[in-house]
Amino acid sequence: MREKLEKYYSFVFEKELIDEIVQVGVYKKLRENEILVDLGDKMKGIPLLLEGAIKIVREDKNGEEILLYFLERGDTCASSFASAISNGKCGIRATAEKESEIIFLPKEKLDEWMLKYKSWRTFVIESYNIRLNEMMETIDSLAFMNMSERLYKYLTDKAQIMRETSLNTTHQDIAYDMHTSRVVISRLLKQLENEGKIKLHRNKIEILEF
Amino acid sequence: MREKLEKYYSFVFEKELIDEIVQVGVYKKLRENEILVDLGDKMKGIPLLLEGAIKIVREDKNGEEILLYFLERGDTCASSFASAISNGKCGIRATAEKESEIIFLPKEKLDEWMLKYKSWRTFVIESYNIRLNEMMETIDSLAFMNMSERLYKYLTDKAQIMRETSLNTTHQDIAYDMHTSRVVISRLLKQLENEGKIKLHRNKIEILEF
DNA sequence: ATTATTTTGTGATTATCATCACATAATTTA
DNA sequence: TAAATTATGTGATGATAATCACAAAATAAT
Repeated sequence: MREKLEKYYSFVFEKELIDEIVQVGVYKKLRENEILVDLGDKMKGIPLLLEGAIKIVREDKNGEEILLYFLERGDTCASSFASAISNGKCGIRATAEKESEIIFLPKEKLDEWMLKYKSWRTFVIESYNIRLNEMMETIDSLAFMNMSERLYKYLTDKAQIMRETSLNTTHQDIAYDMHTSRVVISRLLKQLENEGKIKLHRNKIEILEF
Repeated sequence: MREKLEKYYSFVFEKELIDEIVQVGVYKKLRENEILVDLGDKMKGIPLLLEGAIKIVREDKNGEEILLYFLERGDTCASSFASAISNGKCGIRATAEKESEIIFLPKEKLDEWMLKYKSWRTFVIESYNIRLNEMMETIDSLAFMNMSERLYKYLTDKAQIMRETSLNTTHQDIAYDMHTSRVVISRLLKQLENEGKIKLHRNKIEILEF
């Protein structure tokens, strides 16, 4: 745990803070598709992502979903932070897109560290900042792009987060993330394939052009 | 300035912090439609809203706009905060929807106060939290609602922020905010009027049902 | 090996929204 | 007051995406 923490966070946190994190943080390994945070959960702390990829989705009353963004190593969940600090509920669901490793930080420390470590303050603000920008990108996609453009962005973004050029996924899964129907996705994928940007297989999409 | 600050912020900030704000804050009055922050601006501080209403919009490369959310008294601009702290650029435009009053806080104090005042830390985190939730609501609207529902939500939200039951606006202005065309808005407004939810006048929309 | 299930492909139809073209009404300006 | 400008109303048409219905292919289960 210390090893990976130092690998990804030594340029972010002071040595003393890393020591404290090692002391109070709880290491956890997440299986693929394991739910880390669910709708309405009250957070008792926040997760630091060491390895893997986490999908953050929003769900409305009717159970319809839309992808907000992905987290990768070095990231934390800003929604959890707010929820942990204010004892409020979390309005999102976080699911491991692949096997992932996290460190869970207890909420008691969150404010304490704000006083002690400049690097922690910067990290928290930076995290919020990054998340706000991700949300703006999501809004941009929804407001300004058509389905085909959104789909292509989805594929390339996800490939980058997963650090692979092929995605193991079905058309239906993509449709859920993008809040549309499988038929629509299948047709647009076929179109992207004809344009030479991707290659389709069963349960797998190769991305040829980034 | 101190008077309004105490009126709206005495339950948020400690007395000592309010004293400091009075000392270093710069009071400014904004005319209707005055631009407070523009795309790509680097912020030298953050605004605290004392009175009025500020519209925050996102703009893409082609100059197309979409409304993100409104700020009202007691709010601050989280995007500015991040921009000020990290010396980065601001990805939004903030415009006064009506005559407004703000206090501009210099960025040098932002981190200093994090150390000194618990209430400031809470305020900053809370502000980010509120903004994240607003963005999620915007995403919900875009992803899950049709134009008519979005329009009605726009009208009632804006009326609440403006603290009035009538909005002085044109169909074209609404179309800009919602990133659609005037024709679409006109038709949907007429429909809402037929449903008895609003009453249309030239340059004015009365909201009959909230 | 046969059956069942999952995944993908595709035509047809409909609904929503975007866009064009132009009319009418209200208000301002000259 | 006449002309220009701004705001709104409305029919027609097209594009995009949603939905239904069903076929075919690949894989998993019995």
